[in-house]
Amino acid sequence: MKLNEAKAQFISSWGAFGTHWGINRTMAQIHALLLISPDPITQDEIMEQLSISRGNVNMNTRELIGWGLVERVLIPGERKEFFSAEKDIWKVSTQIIKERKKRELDPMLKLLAQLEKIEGDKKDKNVKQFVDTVAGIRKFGGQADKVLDVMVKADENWVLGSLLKFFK
Amino acid sequence: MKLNEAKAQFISSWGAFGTHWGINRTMAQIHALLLISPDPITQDEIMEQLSISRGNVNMNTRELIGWGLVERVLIPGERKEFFSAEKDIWKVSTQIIKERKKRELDPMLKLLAQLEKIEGDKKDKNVKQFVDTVAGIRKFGGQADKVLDVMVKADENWVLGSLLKFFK
DNA sequence: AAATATTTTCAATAAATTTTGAAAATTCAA
DNA sequence: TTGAATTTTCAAAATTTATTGAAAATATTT
Repeated sequence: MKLNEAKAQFISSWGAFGTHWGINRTMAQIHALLLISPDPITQDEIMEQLSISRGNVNMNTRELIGWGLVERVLIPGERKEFFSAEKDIWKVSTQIIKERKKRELDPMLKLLAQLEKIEGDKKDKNVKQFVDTVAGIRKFGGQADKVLDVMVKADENWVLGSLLKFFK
Repeated sequence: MKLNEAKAQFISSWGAFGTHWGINRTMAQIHALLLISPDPITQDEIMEQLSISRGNVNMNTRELIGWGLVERVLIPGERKEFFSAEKDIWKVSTQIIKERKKRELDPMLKLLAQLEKIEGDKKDKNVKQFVDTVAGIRKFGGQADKVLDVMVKADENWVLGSLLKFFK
């Protein structure tokens, strides 16, 4: 297989993969393209390589920057802006985990805490099942929250860092 | 807060939550409804509670069954079919992990293994970055795969099971 | 076997999401 | 300050995905 064919396949399947994770196809494809580009590239290059419009590139690169996965790079002497992606997959993963935790898990746990305080007869099986389910999810979510925190903070902690290096 | 209000909130936000995880809104809502229903319920009850069509209920319950999260229950003397969801959140999670691993992670790792075998000059920085990126993702994914396997198999293994019980 | 209840299918429709592209805003150089 | 290059915005269009509902299929009862 030649590089160009392999690139196309990688970008395409990374895009499809992204859609299963609540990320839109194009955003994932731009990310893929940046991941395999040795040097920073411009909006125009992204447009050309992926055959998408300028507006589309602009919105999705901004979104990727918001996720902390991509950064703008200013190259001295160049008028255009360049984009570059974090290449260390461990960092990419912890960054995604951190963001999703903040955007999804934390608000969900907050809501569940509210819902658990429902008024009603605990002997009513409907009330009981509701409270049990909510409590169960909350407890589980709380644990997941802690585990993810450990992962995210691993790089800032020497002991954990050394431990987790086995997995890198 | 009253039970009905809390139920509505739970179902609604569980649905929204699901969309971030590649699950469609209605499927997640049906799942939520079943999670808080003490007894198995029929298609008609789901239709009524969520105000959705029969066809929609039918397709999404089938999908939930395919994910191993819901089962058909036959109640003696009843003509209609009833549906019931697994309530143990640990089991629900491992089941979802198992399915997603099978549907997404495994095929991705397989593809990456292919892409790593690209032909080309390793001194070309484009080739090098491509191979490095693919190898990095593959290595990371392989580790994730192992970790997830451990989680999924925990219930079948006494030592691990006891260990993980702390998290339940 | 016929009548009835229930479930399933799927083409048509509706809704949600993504993408475009051109105008507006911004940045930079002369 | 002007003009050219570049980026950003966002309403409209295109695309994708989800939902409906009625007809077909299946299952159950009499």
